Amino acid sequence: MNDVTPEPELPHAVALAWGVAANPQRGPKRELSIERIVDTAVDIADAGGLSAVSMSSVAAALGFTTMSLYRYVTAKDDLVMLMQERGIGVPPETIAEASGWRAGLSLWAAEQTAVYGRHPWLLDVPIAGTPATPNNLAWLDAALQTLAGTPLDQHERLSIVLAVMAQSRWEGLVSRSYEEAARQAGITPDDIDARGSAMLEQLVTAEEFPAVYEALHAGVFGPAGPSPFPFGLARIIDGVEGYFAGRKGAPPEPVDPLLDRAEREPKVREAAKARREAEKQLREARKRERQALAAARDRLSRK
Amino acid sequence: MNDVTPEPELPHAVALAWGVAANPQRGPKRELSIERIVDTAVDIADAGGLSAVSMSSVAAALGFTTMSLYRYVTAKDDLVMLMQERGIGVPPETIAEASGWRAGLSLWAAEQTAVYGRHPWLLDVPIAGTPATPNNLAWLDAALQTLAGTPLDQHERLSIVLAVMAQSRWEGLVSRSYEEAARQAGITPDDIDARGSAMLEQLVTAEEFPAVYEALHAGVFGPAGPSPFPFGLARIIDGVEGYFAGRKGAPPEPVDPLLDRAEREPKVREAAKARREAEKQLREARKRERQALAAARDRLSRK
DNA sequence: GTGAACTGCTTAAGTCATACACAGTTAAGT
DNA sequence: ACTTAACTGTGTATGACTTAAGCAGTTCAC
Repeated sequence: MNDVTPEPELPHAVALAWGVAANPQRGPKRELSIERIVDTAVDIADAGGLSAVSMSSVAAALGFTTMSLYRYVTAKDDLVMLMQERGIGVPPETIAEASGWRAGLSLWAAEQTAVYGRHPWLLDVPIAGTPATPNNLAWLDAALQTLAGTPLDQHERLSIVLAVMAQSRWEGLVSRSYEEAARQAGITPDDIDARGSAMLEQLVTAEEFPAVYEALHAGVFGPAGPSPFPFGLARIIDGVEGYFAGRKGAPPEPVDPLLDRAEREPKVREAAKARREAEKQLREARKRERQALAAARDRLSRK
Repeated sequence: MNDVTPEPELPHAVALAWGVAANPQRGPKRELSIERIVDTAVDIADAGGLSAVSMSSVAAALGFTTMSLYRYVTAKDDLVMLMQERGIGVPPETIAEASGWRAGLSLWAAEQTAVYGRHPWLLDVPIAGTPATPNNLAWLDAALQTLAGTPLDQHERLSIVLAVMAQSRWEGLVSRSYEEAARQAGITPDDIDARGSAMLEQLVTAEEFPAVYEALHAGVFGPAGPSPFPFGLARIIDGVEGYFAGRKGAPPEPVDPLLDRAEREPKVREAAKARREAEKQLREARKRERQALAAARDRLSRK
């Protein structure tokens, strides 16, 4: 009977995001629109964070009553989801134009971080399952596209994209917390570094946290240091390159049942055994090196 | 005059976490304690998420009035910070005992993710500048420790640790959103995958999102796939290894001038040379293993 | 033209953090 | 021993929040 229902019923916010939500036919002409509501909500969030977005603040900014918004959105969660979709926007085409997957993926990450810089409140929007809205899918598509020419299988590609997402998000989160702290104290982010560093010096002893102590006194937490994030991303990309550079022409065979059997071949088992032996040798060499280094250091310090 | 003030004044919650907050001398005996308050708050969060933690819910669970908690905590933010400190706990010693930095760092990440599995609400605690509480510093220290034997400088080490943090956190976040969605719909996480996959199939066209389309029809978003996270982490670790394997003898410039001189000692140089030789052997063993595996696979497939 | 569907609005219920004033309790200072 | 200042847990109150329910008025389908 109800042929209207398109398919297994999309969540209302998803339907709105795709513009396929049922529009009312009868009744008075609508004075508001979802677009206007989401736009003003985004403006408020840009100015005062996600916590400044309340149904009443949005309604007031539009000159309507709070409850009128519920004629357009079933719950505040819907609004927040639509805000996220609008805030993240469309990925720039420059990503697709980048030469090579390294540059493409780096640019993707940089652009993603830049979005978090423009709309820091995006980081407060709770993650709700698979992203199923157009802009979110466009970002995902852009990221996967950069890996299109590589000999990675689809699972591996998604893994890498998720890893890079993690980095962008984390960078956005940490950067925001710095800027937030600086703004709240009325000082520059550099001063925040200096202050945090001073606080740590007060708390961190060489006995309790030796590694942090060492890093602290190397000035790592101090001001004016280089951003720690690009280095990490570069290592990911290196790791990906090394991964498929190692298997040169070898076709990417993901869930290969043959691989399983191949691993049981005598020659392969022999090679694996040799590799494990080499690993052991390396571990021991490293240990010896550490010991020699520690002994030398000790000797020098006692002089 | 006021010699009591220890230093540039720690935030109240930090002082509480270190147990150095000023204890009141006069007045009636305290019936509650910060420990009991934090413990019950953690229990509530474990059961119902961070949103279930309100000053009144905690107070009610303890059999006290809401406002009594404010005699122990200046604001709810303090309580949440202390909850985070308690929830993250102490890193297990197995991390320090792991053989080699690869294993150590992987284990650190796995343990961190496990903590997020036990206390998912930790992911909702807002990040507030440099972590300055004992347990958080202990985790940071454990991570930096794993890299102690590597030729990375302190900045690079922190970069890597931040990158790995990003991965754990992201894995925790994504996993939680799956489990949450599954619990809310009353089905298994696998069914959530199936449902999400079905929804995407309804929305993703080959024209608009070619890369997502391809991944989707390779079954990447479907149920029963392998976790995408270990692969990404492994690539980071590969990237780190490749990074300092590449700059061979180039001495890392540590803070310690003694270490610098110690590295020039003949015995240490000899050990380093042996270690490099072992690394070379391992690389070759790995290469032979890959070749043997590829050959065996080839033979099997041609049958 | 009638009725169902829809509009935006008002009121109200329930939750939340927390400021403030209160009476009772303890220890320091005299 | 007595005063006083510090501190306890409590009750009340305020302003903010989401959203359910009911309102009179408006528009389209039949």
